[in-house]
Amino acid sequence: MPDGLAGDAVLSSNLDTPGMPHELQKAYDPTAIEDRWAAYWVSERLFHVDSASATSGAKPFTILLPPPNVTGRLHMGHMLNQTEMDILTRWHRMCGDLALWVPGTDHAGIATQMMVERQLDSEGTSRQQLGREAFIERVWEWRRHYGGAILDQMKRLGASVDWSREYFTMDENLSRAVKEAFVRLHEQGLIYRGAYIVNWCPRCQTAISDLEVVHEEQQGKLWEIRYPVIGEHGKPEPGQFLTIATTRPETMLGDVAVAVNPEDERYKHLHGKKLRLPLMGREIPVVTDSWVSSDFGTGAVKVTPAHDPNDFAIGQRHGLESISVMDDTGHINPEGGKYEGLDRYVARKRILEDLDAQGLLGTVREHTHAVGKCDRCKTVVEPRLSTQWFIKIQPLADQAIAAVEHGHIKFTPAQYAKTYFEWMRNIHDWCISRQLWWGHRIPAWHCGKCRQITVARETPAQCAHCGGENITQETDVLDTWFSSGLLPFTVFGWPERTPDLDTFYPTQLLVTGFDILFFWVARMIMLGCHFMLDMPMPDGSERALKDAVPFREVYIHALVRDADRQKMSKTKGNVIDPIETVQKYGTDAVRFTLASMASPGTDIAFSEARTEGYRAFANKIWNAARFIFMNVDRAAEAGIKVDLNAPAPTSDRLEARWIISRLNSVAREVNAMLGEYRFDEAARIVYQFFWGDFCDWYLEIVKLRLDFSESADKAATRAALQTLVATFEAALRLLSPFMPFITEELWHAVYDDKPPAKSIALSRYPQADDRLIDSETEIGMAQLQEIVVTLRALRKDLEVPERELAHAEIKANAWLQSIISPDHEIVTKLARLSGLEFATAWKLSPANSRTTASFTVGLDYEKQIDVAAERERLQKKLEQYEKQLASAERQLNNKAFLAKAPEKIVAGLKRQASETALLRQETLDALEKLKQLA
RNA sequence: GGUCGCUUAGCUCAGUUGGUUAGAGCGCCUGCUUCACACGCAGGAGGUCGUAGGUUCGAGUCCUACAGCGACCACCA
Repeated sequence: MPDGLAGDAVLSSNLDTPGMPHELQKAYDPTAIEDRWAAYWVSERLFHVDSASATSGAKPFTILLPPPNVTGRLHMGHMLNQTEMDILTRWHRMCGDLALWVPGTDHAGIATQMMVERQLDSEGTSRQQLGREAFIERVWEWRRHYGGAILDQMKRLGASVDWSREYFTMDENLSRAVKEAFVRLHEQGLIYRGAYIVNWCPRCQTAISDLEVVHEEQQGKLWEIRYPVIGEHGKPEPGQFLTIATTRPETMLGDVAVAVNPEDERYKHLHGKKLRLPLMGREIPVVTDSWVSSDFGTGAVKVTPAHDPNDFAIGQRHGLESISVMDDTGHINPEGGKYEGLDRYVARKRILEDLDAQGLLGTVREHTHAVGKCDRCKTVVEPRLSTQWFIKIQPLADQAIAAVEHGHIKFTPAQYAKTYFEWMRNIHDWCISRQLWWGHRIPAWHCGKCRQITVARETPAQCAHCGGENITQETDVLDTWFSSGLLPFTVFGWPERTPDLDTFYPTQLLVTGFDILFFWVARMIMLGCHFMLDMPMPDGSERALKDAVPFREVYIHALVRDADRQKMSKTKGNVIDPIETVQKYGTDAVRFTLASMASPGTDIAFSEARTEGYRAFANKIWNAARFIFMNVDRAAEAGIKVDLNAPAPTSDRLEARWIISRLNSVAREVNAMLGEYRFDEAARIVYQFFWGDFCDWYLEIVKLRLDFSESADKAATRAALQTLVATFEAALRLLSPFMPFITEELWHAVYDDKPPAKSIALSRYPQADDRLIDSETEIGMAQLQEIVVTLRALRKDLEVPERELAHAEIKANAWLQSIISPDHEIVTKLARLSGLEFATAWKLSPANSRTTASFTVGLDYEKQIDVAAERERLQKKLEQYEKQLASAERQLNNKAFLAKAPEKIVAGLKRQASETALLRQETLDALEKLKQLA
């Protein structure tokens, strides 16, 4: 018996209990069942696994939930992500793997701090008034109240995660691991602290990393400013200027030089000269630097090392001073002289006015350029000299590149590996310090005496350098992505070597959107490879890079857009709330929508019309169940019981052999597609199987066999019913990863609420048994279907009333006849015939007949047919056949084609040509007869 | 500025290494209260695969150019 049909337990013997659990409501109502099962899965801890279970030999399938921000609300992107992960996790679990899906939330430094600050603001207070400690306590309080929202939503969606492992990135154990990681990197010389140009958000008042800056094209201005040249005697030479161009004139307050390209002929006479910085009055040198391009602006660039990364580099090369002219809030500081206290944009305006007044303002040009904004609050970022902590990224990046290059990590779709390499190869050191309060505080202590820094795992009693006891902890916290980058191993107990770590690391798969490819995925790869390389393997041997990676595969999914392909955003007001949609259509329908649209590489335009269709699908499943249960109950009354544990019902019936063959073919395809993350294909295949094969054909045919009358062959009825129930049960398992709720409900009902396992999720996924895939039966059935469809079409053309039965004749080859004969009642029933006769000579008129490549069928029905319309139809057919024939013959007469094309193609084309020729002849004959008729 | 992707039926999308007559869902048209389902059943219409070249016996599929759309990366003031 194939797994596809294997029931692990007896179908309950209580089926004669009059219909109790089998009594399903007429229409499927997801709200009536989903909450119940969602709660059941959680309370029964069905998806809990531990490392001890690994000894059973099951292969671990570990997957880490990309932790949503603790402040987050579930959106469609989450739901897509979670649906994909859940399908895969459920599938692996049902395939017998040790499937572990670990959930958690991210403390999300800036986002959470902003949220609580807003709250404080509405209460008329602020974090500064509260003080650091009280503020942090307040954030924790916020988290206790609201932090679980997104995971509660996730529970409602039925995600089969191990809730006993739920983590929060600020948990004690994870915080300890973060500290450990920081200290180790520091010991290894991979963390340094220093004053460099960083991206500063004046609103958040913290440094942010390059990645947190989003560039936006903006229409701005390029101002030219004339800097007076100082002559021999220390005085400006009248009429002598060096004109620079800038987009940020306010930074001129901090200028320390003007740079020109050494090759630039226009300025060679100024090399070594000094300039008078307007408004500030100090003398600044003209320096030469090959970085300056002569063809941009005026070819002369003001040098402000404290406010621009390029200028900073120039400053370093030329030993220039750096003058910071702005404070943390983007206001001019005392270095800005009379502009002190002004907001940067107010200062800009004032400065331009003053320059203009002095006649030093040159041409002003429109200039489109990319402006960096804070990813979080969209404030224009100020590049600014600031003392921060950095990770020396190159050594980590090298290893992370190697891991992907050597195939230790596989990307799906593969093109994302390119994007990854592109970024990794152009990476800059990572600024990991943030001037926030909410986050992992950097484990470094400043000495009040010698000013040196002590980095330590525990609060040190004294300075490691001078022994001074007046030490205070660094106030900065770490970038949130630093801690989340460690998660693949810290959630399993790192830095300890735990059984969990031995069992579940590396995780198998990461499922995520490309938007956090660099933020998170790349960082996990770098940090995972770096830290886990030092962790011995479970058997104690040394770990190689291939086993140090945080995951073996990365599946990058699409972005969910609205039905008009617009990005969903709060400001556009086009955000589709998954929970609302779920309440409207049911979780299963929404999940199925997402899965069926999740084809790799393209964004998903989420459309409710589609979800409506999948709710109809769920309703279809529901009603198939009602039909089956109704018959099981009728059978019980007739003393017929089905036993899912009995050997496979061997039936000679065409439809039985066919549906079992189809089930196995489909199981094979679905398993293959899920293995390739083709959720769309997998969903399409099960949908088509259930609706198309199972309901439209098999159920209709099986109705013929469900004869419960006294005179009936009980064994045959029993066999038919058994195949029906067993196939349905297997189909439920096949569908279960996609639609966990409805399949759970119906699966329990199939077993009369005495199922062999606590959940369908713990049953086995159907696996194909090749011996049961019978292609001859499948082809035969396809032929039979074609006969039925042709007859139905004919009925329609002849306008046979729906209720009326018609007599049919058929002409077919011996093989097809042998297929149909024993089961011709199938045709009779489905095509609503009073009888089907195998004809030797064809007597029916062409208007009453249809010919295909393998058979001719006709209806013995009198109707005044429209000869003209019929002739037109045949004429159209004829044209089509002739075109096809011509094309086929052209190819078959082509010597090059015959010589080069594979035999299979040539043979196929020959067969097609002869079939088409036959059809053409039949059509010609029919037209001829029609002429006589007229 | 660099990189990558997309363009197939009215709409949303499939189409595996080039191979015989390009598919699905929704929508549309026609008929049907057929005792599981009108969230249904049955039948049907609808596509010169963005444009122009090229490679090939053969191109929706590979190459080039162009057009349109989109995304990501970026320290030219």
